[in-house]
Amino acid sequence: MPQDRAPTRIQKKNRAAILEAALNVFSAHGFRGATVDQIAAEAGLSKPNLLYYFPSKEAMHDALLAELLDTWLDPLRALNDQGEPLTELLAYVHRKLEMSRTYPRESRLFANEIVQGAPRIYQALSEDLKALVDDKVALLEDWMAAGRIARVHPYHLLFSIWSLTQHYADFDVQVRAVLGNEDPFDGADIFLDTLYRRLLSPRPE
Amino acid sequence: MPQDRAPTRIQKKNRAAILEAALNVFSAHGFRGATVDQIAAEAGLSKPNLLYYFPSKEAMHDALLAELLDTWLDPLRALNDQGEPLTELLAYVHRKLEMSRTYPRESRLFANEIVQGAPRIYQALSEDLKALVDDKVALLEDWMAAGRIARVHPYHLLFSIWSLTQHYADFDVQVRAVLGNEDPFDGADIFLDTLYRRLLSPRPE
DNA sequence: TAGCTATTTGACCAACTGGTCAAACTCACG
DNA sequence: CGTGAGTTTGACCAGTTGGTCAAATAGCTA
Repeated sequence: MPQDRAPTRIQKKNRAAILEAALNVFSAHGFRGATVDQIAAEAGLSKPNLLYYFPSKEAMHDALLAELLDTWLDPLRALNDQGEPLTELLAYVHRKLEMSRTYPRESRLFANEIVQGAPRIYQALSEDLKALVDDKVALLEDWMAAGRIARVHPYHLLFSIWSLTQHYADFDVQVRAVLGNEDPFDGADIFLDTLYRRLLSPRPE
Repeated sequence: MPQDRAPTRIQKKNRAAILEAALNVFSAHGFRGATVDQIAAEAGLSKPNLLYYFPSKEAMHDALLAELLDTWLDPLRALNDQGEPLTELLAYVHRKLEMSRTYPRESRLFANEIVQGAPRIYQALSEDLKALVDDKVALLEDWMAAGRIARVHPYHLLFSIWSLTQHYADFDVQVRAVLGNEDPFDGADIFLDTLYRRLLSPRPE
């Protein structure tokens, strides 16, 4: 594919269609389980045509992951050191749950990658993610030291938020198999609000 | 392979070696990402030899999943309706976390399967799992009605326990990338104890 | 509309993969 | 030690898969 030029109308449309299709297929079957043919069919294009826009299957996957990691960290970045601590944290939980509701495929793409040892994004985890987390943990520690939220292990607090919210996207089938007709997210929102209120409400020394 | 007879010494040894190797490979790469050759190498046997003991790659996977699902539900089965509610629940959380520590491969095998839509165990989820969960939810509701633990959505309470404990096995790489040297499970044990104590301690009406 | 660039695709390939099979080998036991 | 059952494997096969390529087609702009 020609480069160095601004993308044409057709390029924009087809790249977007391919990434959309790739997200469907990768998130449902994992990297190895997805085939280029499947993605091509889903995108309504021929296989050689996909490989005209992306040099390889891996390039499609990488493009998705790169775009994802950034979006995925946005809710944590938005944790505001000027806000009221408990309100900020509850808002963070809410945003994360909302992402699971709105972008379950992205969550599963990420889950697939991590469960299998993060072969393609380990570096981003131990650098970008760790840096951001360390930064926010410092804020949490300040809040705890000031008695504005209860004292708990700050890293595990963040892990718990990731785990509890992403569970509803990643384990969606299981949740629905158990719940039946009830919408999982409505109940989850209330439950998580209660949980973090009780865990974090400031308590007397 | 001959059947209808009691398994020979060699059969027992090799079947076990194959399942052990298969667990390694499937949990690390998913069903589709695993190859029979890989499992054979890991087990120290030839590929045709594997297929002498198991009729297909899928049969190995099925054997693992079938064995797993039962073990996986044991901690929940052990929730005792005669015990002290909060103690029982904290013990359940502890057992589940211990399983993540001791059997991370099993947890990841399960996670791989569920994230990809549970194609092979959906039925077991919506029958066996659901039945057990419904049963234990009734117990939780009794406890809540009697004011012996705080009132929360009982299904989401169970989801939260699964999610928080399995996270340490399934997202192990990510947790370690963020935590550095610290052992994840020690901190998790304390954190989860605190979390569920605060969430569930009976509160005045 | 001519001519250049961008796009599309049918045909193809080499590597890989799950699985087969007949022949060879090993073991338990009379 | 002989023998039949149990075990192992090299060679092989057919289907799938990621990726290539030259030729054909569509789009754009002078």
